[in-house]
Amino acid sequence: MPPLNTDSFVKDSPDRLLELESIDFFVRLMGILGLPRSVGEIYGLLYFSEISLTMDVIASRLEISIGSASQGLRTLKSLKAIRSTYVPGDRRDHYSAETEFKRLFSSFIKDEIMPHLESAKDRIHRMEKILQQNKNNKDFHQIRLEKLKKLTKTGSRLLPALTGLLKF
Amino acid sequence: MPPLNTDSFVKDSPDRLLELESIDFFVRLMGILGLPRSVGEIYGLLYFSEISLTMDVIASRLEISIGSASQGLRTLKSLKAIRSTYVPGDRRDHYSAETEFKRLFSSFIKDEIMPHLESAKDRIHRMEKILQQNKNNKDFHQIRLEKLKKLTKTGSRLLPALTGLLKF
DNA sequence: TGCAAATTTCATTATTTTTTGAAATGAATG
DNA sequence: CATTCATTTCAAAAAATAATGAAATTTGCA
Repeated sequence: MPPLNTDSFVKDSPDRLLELESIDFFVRLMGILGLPRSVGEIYGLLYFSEISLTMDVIASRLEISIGSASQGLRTLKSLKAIRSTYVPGDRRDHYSAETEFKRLFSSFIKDEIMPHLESAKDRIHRMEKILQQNKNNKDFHQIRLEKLKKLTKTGSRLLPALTGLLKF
Repeated sequence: MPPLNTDSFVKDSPDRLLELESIDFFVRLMGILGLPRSVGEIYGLLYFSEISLTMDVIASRLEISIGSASQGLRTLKSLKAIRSTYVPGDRRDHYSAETEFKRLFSSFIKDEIMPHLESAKDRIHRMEKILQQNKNNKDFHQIRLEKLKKLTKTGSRLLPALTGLLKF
């Protein structure tokens, strides 16, 4: 006998169509953020699911491996894009989507972008040193370096502030 | 006899070190934007070059193929991140970096992000239709869809406005 | 504690993306 | 207008990234 889904689920039902659109939506959104398809699939599924879902249900509903599911859930947890909720009498973790996108974006900026800006600062320090030690110091280089500095500074201020503008 | 570079270029000279840092800087920046390494390399090279460079010089200086160079230059042109300048007596194109990052970012948002937001709008229309036609219309779905709508709307307003905040 | 279910890890495989380079095309010069 | 130099195109190769699945680990329960 084939395994049964815990909840009845009709192929091509309106609910299923909405779910598919949701998955597709977030696959593309996560794609823009450079995150793998599986991450978008999982989030899209959870976002339109009224009940929280376990990893095995997620994997089988999306037809992805449990390895992918595990990795994707980890990524989403680290972005604070999902939450695991306790369900009495079931020892599996139950996941649901954190629907405050604000949190997702701010984690993304903090985890994925800011580290780059930090290392950019180091690089600029190195470049300034090279330029100072160089006898035939070119104005051209000074000006370019100054622009890079301004770019990273603006980025470091603007990006974290950005999430404050989001109200959802 | 090996081919000579048109300009003398000392390995490990301060200028070369700065150039390498610039290339590395932009490889990473373009990486964040999802653009290939070669695009970052080319822009980084041009950004710290006092003179404009031809495609063949770019390819040989970066040790990339002319195919890559051609593709990368095309991408950078479409982002308005570089400019080609006329040099009398030379039939090759000469490229230099557009140093107004503002322009690069606004082209990027226009070309790479906004189309996604457009298609997201279509998707949301589809989802609204499904929801309307569905008899046992769930509040839960309404609420989720409303949030998606707000997200795309905020994105469509915020992202183009963003470039206005950049002053470099 | 010992067992079984749930989850994670990670080497391997599959997929996607990028680069290469040679052929085709385009453009300027004599 | 033919030739040569410059650039683009694109099929194939290489590299990077993501997914798989089985073994290892962890976890909760009896």
